[in-house]
Amino acid sequence: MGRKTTRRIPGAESRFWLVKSEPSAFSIDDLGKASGQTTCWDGVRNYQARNYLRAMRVGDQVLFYHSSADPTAVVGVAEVVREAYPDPTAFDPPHKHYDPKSDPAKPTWDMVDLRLVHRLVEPLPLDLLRRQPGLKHMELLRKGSRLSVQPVRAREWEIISSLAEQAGGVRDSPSRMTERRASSTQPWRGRS
DNA sequence: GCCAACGTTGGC
DNA sequence: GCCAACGTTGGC
Repeated sequence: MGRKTTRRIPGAESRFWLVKSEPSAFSIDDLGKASGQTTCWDGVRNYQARNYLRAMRVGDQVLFYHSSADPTAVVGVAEVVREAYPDPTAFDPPHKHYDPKSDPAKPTWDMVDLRLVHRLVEPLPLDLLRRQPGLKHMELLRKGSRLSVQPVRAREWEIISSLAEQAGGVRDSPSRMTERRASSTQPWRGRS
């Protein structure tokens, strides 16, 4: 039994995600300052994380998490504005994330484009998340977890949304406010 | 800075 | 295919 050809990636159908970034390398404020408040999410060199990048769809909502920070915390929300395409840094020898084994004709590593949706007024630190019973199965909170791109369950997204509201809500970026006002949806409430 | 947990590499 | 060695991640 068990053909391997179409092995399913658990969580790949998720419409909610979390990405980690060390703020010393790229912070949510860097994203806020980026052109169009959009960045390509390059440099992912882990197969599981890459598979999740490939499962992302335009409009998917993404928690932005600061790792190796003080405190480590969820600091905002971004959204997918372009689906997976080859990561050029893998073919750039001087680049830190150069991968000589990746064939340009059949790229191993992909990236997506993410745009800032909003920052949280108060970041949600890891220890606060750990105290939520409904979040105990989150990949982020699993002991030893190092995945830098991971799916988030709809229920977990809701819990984190309420925590964010309780903690002071969100800080919209000026360039997005008109667009937001014109829309009847509230992205931070989730889209389900 | 420490170190546990993890993913990858390569010898066999 | 096994597994020890190694490099990296990331919380503390």
